[in-house]
Amino acid sequence: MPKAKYDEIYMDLKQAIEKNTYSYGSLLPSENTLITQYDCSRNTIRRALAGLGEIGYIQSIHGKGVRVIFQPSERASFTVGGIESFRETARRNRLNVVTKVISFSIVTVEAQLAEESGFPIGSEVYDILRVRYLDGKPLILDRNLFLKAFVPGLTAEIAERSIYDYIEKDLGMQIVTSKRTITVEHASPQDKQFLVLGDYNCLAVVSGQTFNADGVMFEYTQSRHQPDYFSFHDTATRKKKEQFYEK
Amino acid sequence: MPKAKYDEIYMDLKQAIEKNTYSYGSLLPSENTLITQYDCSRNTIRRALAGLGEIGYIQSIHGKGVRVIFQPSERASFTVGGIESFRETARRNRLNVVTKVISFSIVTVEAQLAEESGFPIGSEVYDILRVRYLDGKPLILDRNLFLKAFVPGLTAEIAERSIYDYIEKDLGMQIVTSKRTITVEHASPQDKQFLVLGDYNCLAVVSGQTFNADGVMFEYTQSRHQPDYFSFHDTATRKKKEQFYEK
DNA sequence: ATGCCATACTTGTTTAAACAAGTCAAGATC
DNA sequence: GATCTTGACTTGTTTAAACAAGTATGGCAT
Repeated sequence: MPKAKYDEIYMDLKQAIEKNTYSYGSLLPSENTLITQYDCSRNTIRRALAGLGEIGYIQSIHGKGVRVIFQPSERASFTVGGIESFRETARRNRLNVVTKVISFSIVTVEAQLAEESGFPIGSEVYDILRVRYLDGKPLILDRNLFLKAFVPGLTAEIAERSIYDYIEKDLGMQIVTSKRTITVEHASPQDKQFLVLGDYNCLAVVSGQTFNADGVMFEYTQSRHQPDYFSFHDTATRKKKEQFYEK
Repeated sequence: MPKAKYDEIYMDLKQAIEKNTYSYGSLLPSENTLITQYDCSRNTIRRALAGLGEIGYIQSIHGKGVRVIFQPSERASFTVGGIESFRETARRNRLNVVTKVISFSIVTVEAQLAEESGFPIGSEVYDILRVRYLDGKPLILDRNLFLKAFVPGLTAEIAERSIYDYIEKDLGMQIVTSKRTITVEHASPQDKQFLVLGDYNCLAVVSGQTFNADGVMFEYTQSRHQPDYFSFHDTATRKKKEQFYEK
């Protein structure tokens, strides 16, 4: 799968860290050692290491070495982090998953929706409402808006399976960047109608935009999660500070 | 503040994008153009661009150019994203902030706490419980555990101001990496005692570990947020997929 | 023993060059 | 007109080299 050399090294080191070959708190072999080990240039090693730093596996210490800061987590299993589809997450956790389409329509984006979604006014979009069941329990209420021009031929049947499979495999479009916002909101009547919330009166809401390989935003999604099955992970470095716009 | 050349270019381009000099959907000048513009090598430009990609400002398209995908957000104001202290966030939003220390003690980490926090068993830690007020409203209940050996001389008085200021300015320790998990939990009796939750019966919980420049985890924090004032932002690229351990 | 310092490590930054590979439009060919 | 080719762009990957700067460890002088 990985074709770039730095990606192979990245994957290899990542596995080694996960398998505890390089354990938490210890230092990786020095860059020079890795250069001879992988027979490559220093830049290539450093690129692989940069990737591991981004996902919170390592942290380099100037003049000293590169420390492993990855700890295998026991809970951290069900996650909406990364760009991972619901199906992928479910499969990873060996869960039975069913998706039911509540409504499927085509709408034209007006001012308010444009503000909320980031789509330009007047765009034609598919508007899809779905409920996701895990092991029979309705846990997630999804509203997806897809730019019609970019996802032609989308049907309710496809939406019952995996829209992402359709987009990536059938349409050959690649998903690259995804921006998300997490909030906690009161449960709406619609939430209560379609989800089993138990005694929660609120839920976790993940709103996000998805961009394809051309840098075009073609999807806006709002996922409303039953709290028990929601967990989101993130790793930040000082670098990322102030990544959001200050008015 | 930025000393590295790639960081200057990064900051400069970032500002230009925020100021709409390069607008959403358009292409940046090509790498070669930027090279002459900034009088530097291609590597340096690419490093700056990589940084902008990480924070979701741009997305490069092979053979074509680099597209701007940053959209100024109107809401996205109060945020716990990035490594940003509560005070920084409050200042950014021009809010009045007060912190009240509920309890301040020193404990030895036993098995269960070790599991939860990631501290080794037997460590001595400060255990601090605080309530954060925004404009007079008690909105966040914070529990901080600090490795005593790394934050010597911490007092309740310091905790009422800013612990991070103390750590960074007085102790000269630099905070580098931070890992967080977001969940939604039922409000505990303690939550109800110290926070004003209105008719919410649950809250947003951010649990996180913080690492210093030596790659040592010296803090574990759990922040329990009143839902109205909680919003978390994230940008993911396909690269980051599977960043979490699969058992 | 204590402190200083040279030195041999480590990672951090920057430049330069070469080639691969994707995109696009103009021009040649059918 | 439709299609193919070419060439001039673009970004993607990799190597090489040099110097800066932080860390640790030894030995030397005090």
